[in-house]
Formats: sequence, C-alpha cells, structure tokens
Amino acid sequence: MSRPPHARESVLDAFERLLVEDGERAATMDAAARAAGVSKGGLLYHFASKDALEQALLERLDALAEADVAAMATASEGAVAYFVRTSVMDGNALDRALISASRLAQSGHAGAVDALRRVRARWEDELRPHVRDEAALDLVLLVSDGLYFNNALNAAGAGGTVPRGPALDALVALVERSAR
Amino acid sequence: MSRPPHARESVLDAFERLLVEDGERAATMDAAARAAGVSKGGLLYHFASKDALEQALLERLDALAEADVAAMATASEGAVAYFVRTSVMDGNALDRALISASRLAQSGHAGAVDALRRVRARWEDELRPHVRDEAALDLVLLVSDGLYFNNALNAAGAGGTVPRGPALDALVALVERSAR
DNA sequence: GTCTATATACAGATAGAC
DNA sequence: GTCTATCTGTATATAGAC
Repeated sequence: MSRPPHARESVLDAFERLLVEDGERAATMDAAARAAGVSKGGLLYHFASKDALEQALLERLDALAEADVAAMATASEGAVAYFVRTSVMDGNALDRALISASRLAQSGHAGAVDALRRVRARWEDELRPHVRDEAALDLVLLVSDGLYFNNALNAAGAGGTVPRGPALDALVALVERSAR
Repeated sequence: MSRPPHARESVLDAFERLLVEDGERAATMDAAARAAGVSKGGLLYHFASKDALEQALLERLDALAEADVAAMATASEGAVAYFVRTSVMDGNALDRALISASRLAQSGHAGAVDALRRVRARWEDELRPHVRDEAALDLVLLVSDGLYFNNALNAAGAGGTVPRGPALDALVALVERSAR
C-alpha cells in the first residue's frame, strides 16, 4: 500500500460519491476535482484520463469484493444470511464501490460490466455449497441483486422500498428456508 | 389516441433506444434526432426541451405498466408466476420503458424515481392477495427487481446472468412455493 | 412541421509555469 | 505535485427561414 498520495484518494472518493449520488453524467473530471478541492491540473497529474479514473475505481471494487467473499465464508450466521443481509446498503466502502460500478456499467462501460460479473461469479461460487440446487442459488443471488437495485435507485433521493429491521429479518429467514 | 405525428413517435423511440443500449450520457437530443432521421429543429418542434422528452417517456411507462397490471390480474398461470416470468426481458415495449426509466432514475431524475416507485406500488398491491405474508411479497418483488437489474446490465453488452428456459421454469416454481 | 444557423456553456484533454 | 490558461468538441437551446 505504501501511503498513496492524499489528493489521489480524495479525488477517487469524490468521483465515487458523484457517481453514487448524482449519476454518471454528473461525475465529470471537473466536478470530481472541485469536490476533492484540487484543480483540474492537479487531478490530471494523478489520473491522466477519465478512463484511468474509472479503472482505479474498478480496482478498488475488486479488492473490496475479495475481502467480502472472505468475510462471507466465515460468517457465524451462515453465508446465505450474511449475503442477503449485507445486500441492504449501509453506505460502507463496498456498497459505494458496487453502486458506482453499476452506474458506469449502465452507461455502457465494458470494464465495469466485466467487473460486476466477476464479483457476482465469486459470490455464486462461495454460495453454491450452501444451497440446495441451482434454482435456489438463482433465488438468493436475485434477491440480493433486487436489494442492490433498490439501493441504487434510492442512493440519490430519499430512502424507500428496501426492507429493514424486522422486515429484513423475516426476509432473510424466508430466503434461508427456501434455499436450503 | 388520434394518430400522433409520426416524427414525434420516432424521436421518442430513438431516445428510448439510446437510453437502453448506450446509457443516459449517450441519450442526447442530438443523437435522438439523428437516430430518428430528423433535424434538431424538427425534434424541438415536438419536444421543446430535454425535460419534455423525458416526461413523455415516463407517461408512456405509466400507460404500459397499467396494461401490464391488468394482464397480471387475469393471467391463467397465476399472478406470481406471470410476474416473475415477465420480469425476464424479451425486449417488449414495457421492458424498454422500464429500463430507460431506470437509466434516468439513476442519473438523479426525480420524476423517473417517482414513476418507478408508482409502478412498483401497483404491482405490490396486485400481488399481495396472492402471497402468504409481507416477507413473501418482498421476496417476489425483489426477485423481479433482481431480474430487471441483470437485464439492465446486459441490455448494452452481451447477454449473461439471467436464467432462461428450464432454469427460469425452476426459479418460477421455487418462488411460487416459497411465497404461498 | 421541418429545416439551417447560431449562441452559450461545459466536457475532456494539452502545455507549460511554479 | 499542483496550478492556470487554453484548445477542441459537443450539449442544450434560441431565432428565424422555408
């Protein structure tokens, strides 16, 4: 790791935040520089192009997803329950990375589509031993995708359609019963 | 209906297609005019602003969703099976309207977020009598959202993670068993 | 109804000073 | 490493001819 430059991380954080909160169109290099408190020239020293900025975001996602898969494997409540429960966004680093990558993917960014597929495939492999069959695996993954989709819609505006508290507990229990 | 002008519908179709296939950033008035084979001036006669263009798309979604709810209510296979099965995109008008609205919503378009919430609420009310409890209702809606999310990611590039054929049959059966 | 021409703003990116 | 100044393209929108 070796202590990356402060400005670099600030720019990356700002760019990610813009993607999550305001969408891909608003996530310009200009806006990222302004939000990070650096000039456009300063940003361009760290990221020579917009593509480089996006690439850095996807590498961050890969690392965070890897850590999440490891956490899922050792979760005391079981992999399925951990997976569904953590699909409700609480604003952590992985959530932000996933939502921002999905914004890029929906703008046709091929690298972002690939990155999201890779993450999904890792989850799939980790969950397979914990479910009855492929239909159950589809069900678990799709409920998670559905939660992320609603998170993504709500990330900008006010919260809404995502179950929390007792409703989430009941959903987790139902998915576990259905899948195994 | 009274036979709306041909150019108007062409522009709206082209704008929708750009949103679905290339994302919000690519869906410019310029690109829509070009794709529809009219000039920018021609487009602006029918839609005075980009907002008017987006608004027309959301009105189209409302109408198509209303028709879908009606179809769901009388589906011979039952509402739940109909709902899950038709959440796999086959490129029909409602699919395109939903994906394009979700592109707008993810760019922070408040009207699009509202429109999608309204559609989801209509589905929810229609499905509630057909499921055991609120957790089951959440499960059915989230599987559908998950399918749409994957559809939306795949709409641009090559197909991928959405179950079809026998895998879809097995998923529909599992969701029905889990929900009722 | 559909067109061309144009105004204004902002995007991504380059050059080079400090 | 961070800045200012500037180039080039493209976005939304207006004005007005046909």
